[in-house]
Amino acid sequence: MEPRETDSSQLLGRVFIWRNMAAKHNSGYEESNLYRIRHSAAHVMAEAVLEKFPEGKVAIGPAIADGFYYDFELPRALTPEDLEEIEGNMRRIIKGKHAFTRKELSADEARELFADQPFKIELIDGLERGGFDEDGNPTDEKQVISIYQQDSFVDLCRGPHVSNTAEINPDAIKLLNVSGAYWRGDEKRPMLQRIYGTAWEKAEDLQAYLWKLEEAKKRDHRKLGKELDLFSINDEVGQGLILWHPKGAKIRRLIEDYWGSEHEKHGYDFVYTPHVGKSQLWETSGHLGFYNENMYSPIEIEGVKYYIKPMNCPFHLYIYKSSIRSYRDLPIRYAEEGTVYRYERSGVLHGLTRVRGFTQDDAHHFCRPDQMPDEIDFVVEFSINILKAFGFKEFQAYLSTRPEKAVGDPEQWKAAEDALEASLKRHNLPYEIDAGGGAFYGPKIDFKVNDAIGREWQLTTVQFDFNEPERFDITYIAEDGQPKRPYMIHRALLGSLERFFGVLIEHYAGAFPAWLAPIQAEIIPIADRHLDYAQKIAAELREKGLRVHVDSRADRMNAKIRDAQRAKVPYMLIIGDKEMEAYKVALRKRSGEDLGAIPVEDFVQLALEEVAQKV
RNA sequence: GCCGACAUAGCUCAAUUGGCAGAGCAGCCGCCUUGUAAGCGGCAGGUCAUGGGUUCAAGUCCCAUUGUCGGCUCCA
Repeated sequence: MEPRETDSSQLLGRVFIWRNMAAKHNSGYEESNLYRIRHSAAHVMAEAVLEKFPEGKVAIGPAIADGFYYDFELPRALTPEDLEEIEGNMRRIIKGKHAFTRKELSADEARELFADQPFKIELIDGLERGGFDEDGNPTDEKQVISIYQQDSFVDLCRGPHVSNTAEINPDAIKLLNVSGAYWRGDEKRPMLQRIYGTAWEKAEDLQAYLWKLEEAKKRDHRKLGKELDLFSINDEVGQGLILWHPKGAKIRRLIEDYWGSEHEKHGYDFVYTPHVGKSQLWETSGHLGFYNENMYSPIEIEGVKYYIKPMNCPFHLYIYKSSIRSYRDLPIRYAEEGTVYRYERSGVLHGLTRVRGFTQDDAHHFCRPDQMPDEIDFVVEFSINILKAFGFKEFQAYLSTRPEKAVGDPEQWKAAEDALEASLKRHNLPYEIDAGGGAFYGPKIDFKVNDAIGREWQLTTVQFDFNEPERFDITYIAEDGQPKRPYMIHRALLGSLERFFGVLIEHYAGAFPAWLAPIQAEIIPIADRHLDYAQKIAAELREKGLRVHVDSRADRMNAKIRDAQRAKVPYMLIIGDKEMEAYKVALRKRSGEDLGAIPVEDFVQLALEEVAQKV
């Protein structure tokens, strides 16, 4: 799949995208004034960079979600001080009130103009051949070669731009960081320096955006994971391998319990499969052919090679194949929290969201062709309902259709794509179609959820598979007594427990709702003489199914409140003489709300209610 | 993997032009017995990521390795 231009805009992580990105596709971002401002700011930045490095080579500089970037080849690596200087010079250029002027010219004229800019020459050659725009993205339209000039800077550019640099607010721009980026995204091509910046119409918008970046930093699951003692990653263990600490593991178990009971209720059968399988298995599945570079090297025992599984499907296929299936048996839904290992390049690893060992909440559906639309509908609805329980309210769907190279009958593809799309429509989900973006073996829907501060995260994936049923030759006996090929759907709903946990930490900023909180109530005795009573209350609350802890340290009440507050425990129960006498607890919520002394049974009722409501 | 930055106590961070490795929090031991976000005192805690090198002297300078972070590419 061609990378979306906007996928490269991530400043704070790899798997989420800001809401604006979706807006870009949906609501004419490219026609907006803001887009022009950002694209123009990129040109102004390039001017400022060339001022400082006249021998520098410029590559491309588009507007992206929330900002812009420009790629350069420069004689040395840029420092943060350079960025400040460049940013200052941008303001000077902006204040010079230079007009942006457009001119069309022939390829030869353009080549002459950009004679000392090899990247531009390559783009011009591409434009002349057609099929690509000046950012190297495929296009159907025949390209006109145009240039834009402001002040001393001329760039090969399709536009559009603002008419004058004065339309860029000098108080609403900021350069954010510099990083490496391959020319045309190809690792075999030169590594360029990319400067990311952001630009807005008003200074307040910039401030709001910077605040959002700060907020995202505060919610970073790697930071919170350490502070709240949820998980760790250790060099000695290995990169991308997660150690779940007791509190993180508790949350995981709660997620798994909920996940399991919902699957139980909705017609899934649970299966367990091994962590390794013989090389023959992976040859049959095609993974050794298509996926080899992502697999861990094989282990050889008694002359037989075993691979650690990167996916669970082949095992589920053999469970299906273990007996003859009737059309009456279908649909069959096998679910497993299957732990897989994939070799990911060291540079891509990221906290919990990109790891080398992870547990997919995997399932495979086998159904008759006529059941397929219902099966899709079911999966879509089931997924959305489960995600909603975790506080996600907004979803985006991405439907990826048949690529050029694909296995399976085009008619089947069409039917599957139509079923996927129809289901999205029925459920009123906003979606985009990524034409040709499907895997070679089938079309898919990915769901992205919007978290509490509006970032998009990819979790759910529902994929059709026209390949493996064929490769493993699975069948069911149809009404006419003849074997037929079932349809197969892969789906991971939370994605992986690791990634989901990471997203959940950021979504809730570590303040898990009562039903997920590892400790729901911290009991805080004021003085030692209240300890026995505190233990008694704790036992009673545990009896009722609440997760409580008694802070029996010799510290002062204030210190205990502070610690419980920082641990983001939902309820603090303060116990002193008054409470002891009346069999009460003084309830403080982590919001800071002080509900005063209430009878123990009242607290139990309140807490159990909130747990049940998953708020 | 690639480009760049970084790596000091369990955590967050100091350490001047190369000159005896420090603080707060957490931990442990005491005292205090406490009413809604840190009570007081003491003790202990370090192969300055690892391995080389330069130097009378290296946390500090140089080289390599490992890891982390920001991106690129890829993805659950």
